[in-house]
Amino acid sequence: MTTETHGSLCPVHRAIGILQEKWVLHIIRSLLAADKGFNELSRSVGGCNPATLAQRLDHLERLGLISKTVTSVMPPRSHYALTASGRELQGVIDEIDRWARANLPAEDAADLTHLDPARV
Amino acid sequence: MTTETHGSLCPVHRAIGILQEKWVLHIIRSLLAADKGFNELSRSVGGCNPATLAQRLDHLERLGLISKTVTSVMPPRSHYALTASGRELQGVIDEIDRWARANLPAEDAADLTHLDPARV
DNA sequence: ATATAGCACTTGACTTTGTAAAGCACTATG
DNA sequence: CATAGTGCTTTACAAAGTCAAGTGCTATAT
Repeated sequence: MTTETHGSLCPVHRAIGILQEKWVLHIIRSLLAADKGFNELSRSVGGCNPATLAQRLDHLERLGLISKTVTSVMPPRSHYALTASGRELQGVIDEIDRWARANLPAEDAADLTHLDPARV
Repeated sequence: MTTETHGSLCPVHRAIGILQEKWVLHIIRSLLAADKGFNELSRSVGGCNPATLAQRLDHLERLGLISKTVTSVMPPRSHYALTASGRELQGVIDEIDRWARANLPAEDAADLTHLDPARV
């Protein structure tokens, strides 16, 4: 098999590569709701540490999905927003939302992977 | 700590938690196209090593998204297929596909993160 | 006036996750 | 009877993510 069917030549494959990175979908979802500053976004996303968040934001900016604006350098103030491309991910989030409501109704013992042992 | 707004009580948040695991979307996409055996799936997904794949399949099975059937134990033969829940992710994949075609047209130097050095 | 909290991050040590390579038990094919 | 294929598992290692702390500065509270 010479010509590989799943390489980075396939847009879907590349998209999955982008969206599957940890925290990315959470970040997009949060910014779809409203633009935010770094710490505000961090709180909204919940659980992502600043190092990872910074890295992810940088990556997403380089991909053209979000835009960063520095409003003030010394009382530091940044502003993160989705670009047009980023905003188009609304459809993806909506579909995940739809699927989730239809298939993950209650917070049962469905997923056992990251449950707090104290609750099991 | 009061009532957290983004915990596992939110279905979307949980869904993202599931789908963002490395290789999961690739696996789903591959199985949406057709049921497969372990190695065939491995090849189709492309790049996921057996240890991770096995772990992911186990997890997805436990979540009720895929079903595993062992056809023969000793000339080993397994069969992986999506469940009804899993198949409903078609919509999510379709949306990613739509987004990708509209926003990641050519395979430019847009994403530099995981490019095969040999191709750059 | 001074202490405290907040912003946007960075740094370094550590843990978790993922990967590569090899191997196992076995069959079917050349 | 050697080779390739099935479905994995094991071990050792690399990469990714996390925790805790810190930096430099301001704005508000005390």
